[in-house]
Amino acid sequence: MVAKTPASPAFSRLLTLREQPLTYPKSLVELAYEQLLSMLVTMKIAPGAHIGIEALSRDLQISPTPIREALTLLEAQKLAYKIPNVGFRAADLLTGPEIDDLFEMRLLIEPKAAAFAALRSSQEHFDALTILSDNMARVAGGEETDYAQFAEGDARLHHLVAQASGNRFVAQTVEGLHVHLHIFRFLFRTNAPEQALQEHAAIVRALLARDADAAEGAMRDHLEASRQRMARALARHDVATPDREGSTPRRIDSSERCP
Amino acid sequence: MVAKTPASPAFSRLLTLREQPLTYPKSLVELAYEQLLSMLVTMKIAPGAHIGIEALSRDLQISPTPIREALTLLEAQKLAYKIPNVGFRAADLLTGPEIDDLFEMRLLIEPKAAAFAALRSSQEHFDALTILSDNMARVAGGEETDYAQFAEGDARLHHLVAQASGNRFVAQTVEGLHVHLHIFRFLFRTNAPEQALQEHAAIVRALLARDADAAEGAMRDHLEASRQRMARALARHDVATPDREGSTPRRIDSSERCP
DNA sequence: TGAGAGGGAATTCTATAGGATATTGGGCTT
DNA sequence: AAGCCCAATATCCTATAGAATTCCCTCTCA
Repeated sequence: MVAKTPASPAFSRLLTLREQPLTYPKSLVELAYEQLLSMLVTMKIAPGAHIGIEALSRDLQISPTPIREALTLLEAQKLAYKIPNVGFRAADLLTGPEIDDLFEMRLLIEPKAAAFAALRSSQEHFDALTILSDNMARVAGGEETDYAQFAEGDARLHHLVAQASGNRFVAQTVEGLHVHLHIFRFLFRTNAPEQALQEHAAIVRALLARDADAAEGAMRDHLEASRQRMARALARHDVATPDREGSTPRRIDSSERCP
Repeated sequence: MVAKTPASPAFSRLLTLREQPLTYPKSLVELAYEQLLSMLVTMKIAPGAHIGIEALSRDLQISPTPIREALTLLEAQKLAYKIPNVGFRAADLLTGPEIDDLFEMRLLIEPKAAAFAALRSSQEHFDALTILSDNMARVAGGEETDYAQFAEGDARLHHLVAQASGNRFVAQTVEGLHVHLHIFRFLFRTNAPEQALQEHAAIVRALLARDADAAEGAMRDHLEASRQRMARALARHDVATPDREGSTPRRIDSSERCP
């Protein structure tokens, strides 16, 4: 192998003396994980595409071992899957029915989570919730709405509510489910900020009033509205790029490589 | 290193020519994972205990790399957690309130999953369900009930119902939740087989009749009964081994090693 | 006598190399 | 001409070794 760049050895020494002594120099696994996740969410790696380890190793300047571990982590989140002795592939794009299942699942959990949160949440969670809600309103109020930022805020809000429920398993699951939506949000710039914003406000209002029923209802309404928006976006997309498979959104098979 | 045993190099050659050509020779990661999981469930590794990689490497005759990967997988399931540059530890034993949260979560999902299954399940899943149910009845009918086997059957039944719901996310989550109960079931030989068996039968009956409401109710009853049995067992355990922390089951801190 | 700093051992983390496996292209047979 | 078999290449999987970090014990000093 040629000496491309000194790469990594002994570079962590530099990271140790940066602004935050409490923030650990992220392990290479974490770095690789973040990069990978970002690539997956922004579709720099296409769904279903083969993820070559050594190619990534070159691109990220990280040896294969940490990359392997990061991919294992992603596999556990169902964002990638592994075929033994063949390699890793990015998870397939969710089909229409699967999106529906996802919302069905969310409807089972999140409304009740909101109800629990209304009853049991700590003040800290409420504070974080109001701050986040205000920030999102400000972002959406601006002329040029940053969709990515809004999507991130939406994810954080739902996760916060789940955390506020005080049930660790609920929070865990909600977080896990949300990741899958990221990819779709990148594809379809849906989730009309104004509407979603109002729905969010209704949820937060009910929570702060500690009205469990109202919170449950508001969350349910939000999810169902969101589901319909997603369904409409999917339908539009199908019309825009019709495929011979019928109405299910195309499976990007793509034997193409990542970079 | 001394030549303890030839260990792994070139042993896979032998495995290739065994009975099932379709069954791949399990990768070392899978082997390590299974061993680890077994050790955790049977508490050969105590909750909270430090898991030394190189110690395991010696015991399992597997090099550290695959073990690392298996531990990463377990970490994703929340059965272990990692402290960077320090190592992996087995997850702490669930506290009383956490057990309650777990059942709360299951009650959100599984009854509806049963209802969905009643409406949408394939015949294959129903067949598997009836077979499993019969087998469990036979096992429990025997004089010496094998608790471990019964617990395994219970887990499989719940997972099957979740799968039969046709919602991949539901199935995924239910499976993930069940793992945590395994450890408890090993501790407290609860889940009175006779009662649980009747409750299971009620669920299966409702499913086969494709009666969604009945299935939902039967599952809810089963879970609530199970929750109460678990609570009683926990209370007994607290009385038996009282600790100064109050009524929450003791956290086994244990800096002890695994083997 | 107790507290804090320094050094050493143990362990984790990353990199690299070798062996094993699947895939692709060419040649041969039917 | 089509299908099958075989070899070469690329990739993955595992093992081993070196670098970095943490923990613990000891020594020193107030």
